[in-house]
Amino acid sequence: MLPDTSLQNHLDISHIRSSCASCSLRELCLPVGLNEHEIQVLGDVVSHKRKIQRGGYLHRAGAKFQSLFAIRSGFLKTCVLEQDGRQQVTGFHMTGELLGLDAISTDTHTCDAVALEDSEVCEIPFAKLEEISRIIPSLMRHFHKMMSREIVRDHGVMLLLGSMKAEERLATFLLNLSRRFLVRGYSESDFNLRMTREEIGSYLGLKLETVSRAFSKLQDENIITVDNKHIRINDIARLRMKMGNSSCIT
Amino acid sequence: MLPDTSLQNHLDISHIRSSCASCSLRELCLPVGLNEHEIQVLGDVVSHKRKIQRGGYLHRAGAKFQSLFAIRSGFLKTCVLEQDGRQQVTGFHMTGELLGLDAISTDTHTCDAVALEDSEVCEIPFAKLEEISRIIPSLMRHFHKMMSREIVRDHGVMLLLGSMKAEERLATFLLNLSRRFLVRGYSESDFNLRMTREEIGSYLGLKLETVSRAFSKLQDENIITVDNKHIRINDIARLRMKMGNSSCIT
DNA sequence: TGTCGTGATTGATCTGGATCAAAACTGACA
DNA sequence: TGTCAGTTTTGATCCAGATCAATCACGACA
Repeated sequence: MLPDTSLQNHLDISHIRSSCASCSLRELCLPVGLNEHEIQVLGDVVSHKRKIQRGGYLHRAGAKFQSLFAIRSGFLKTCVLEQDGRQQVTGFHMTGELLGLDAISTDTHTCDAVALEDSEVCEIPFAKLEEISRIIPSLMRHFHKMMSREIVRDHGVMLLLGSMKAEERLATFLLNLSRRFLVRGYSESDFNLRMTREEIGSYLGLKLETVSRAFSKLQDENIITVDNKHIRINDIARLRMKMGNSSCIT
Repeated sequence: MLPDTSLQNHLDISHIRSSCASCSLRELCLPVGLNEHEIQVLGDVVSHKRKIQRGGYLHRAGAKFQSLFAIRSGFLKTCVLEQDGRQQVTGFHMTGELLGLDAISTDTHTCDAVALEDSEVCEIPFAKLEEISRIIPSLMRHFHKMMSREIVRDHGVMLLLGSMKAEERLATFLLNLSRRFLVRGYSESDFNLRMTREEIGSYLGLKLETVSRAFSKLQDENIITVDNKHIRINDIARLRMKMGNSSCIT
């Protein structure tokens, strides 16, 4: 199913007046290793904030690409929608991560990006980013590393989808989430999932019932405690064992 | 969404006329849209050629990253190997494609690259590439598009691994190869595979026996003719049907 | 407060692909 | 020319996960 034409409105941010010059740039992924002046330059580029309500679209597949989006807060999924209505989730994304890298290749977004909770993003006009990255080599270098990291991440998911069993996949998924929460200052062992079992299943190449059973199995073994969307990891070491000895999904 | 979507553009460098330093630059993926002088500059960077014998390694996971590699001729696979011996082929690569993008993120190669036939690559020192891409914006732009294309390609593989049945996966794989051969001036319907059934299986998330059976099934239906590694596509339309839902084909 | 719709769990059954096994084929090389 | 190791095909069986189905839990809202 192709997106309708009205979706362009979703990218129209002209009505938004940013109140913050740099959109809390320091919280973003980009300015790593930049000096004050460089952050100032970058801040002039990343001037537009945008809020997306839970369930709202940041962009849809087929939309013209103009900007990358840095997530300031919230939680989003990216997915492709197939003709029969099924969706394949290609990733879950949280604060500090960069969305839209896939769209650079054809100047068209190749997936939908949907907020799984109220979210806020900073818009980064890509042409401007390329422009100033010529002036600030460390920014260019960092941007290249971020694109490369996305490739490495995808290879990890390919390994997971191509060779892991259901329980291994779920363990890997939970540990990945756990680590990302930890890095952001949240508990690594106690968190709420923002996505449904079906979305997890889509991401992991499993049916929702299989995901549910895998949760129950891990709970029966006292490795985790599941209460609907709330997860507590009781024994992270044993959860790592479940994953097998792989370091994939970064 | 299928891997290698806009390869046509990617390789259309017929408009370029240049005698380049040593490496037949016009065969490469990089110089798209550059003028004479720019190609000269790029040629100075891409000066080092390297041959790899069948079975030899271009690089191994863990090796220090210094250069990208543009394939001049031959055929390679990239794969990630886990401690337990679990292996996943992450891609097959042919003339004009760029290897090593995954290594930028950590300055370390994250996968092995192995020649499946005698191959020749041009080494592109990454630091120099970044340097001159500051001077040649169209080169930078093109490089970004290539990285993005790799991400799109990987998402296509994730979709395949996450939601397709064995026969659909093989059909998708054959059609992808077919198109890439066509773009390079070879027959789209008559070609030799360079990889084993096991390697195909690893790439497609299947066991080698399943791959073999899927080949036999397609042959029984007169869609293809299989003679060991030699493949002839007799009915490309029906092969496309086998691929199922076509929303992932561009 | 009750109703409705969505999401989650659990049980029963089915099946596509994995696994195990054997035979045939290929190509490299002595 | 024969040998041998690696590759491919095919058959028989098994099982992890899909599918089908029932029930439960919970939040939104009239």
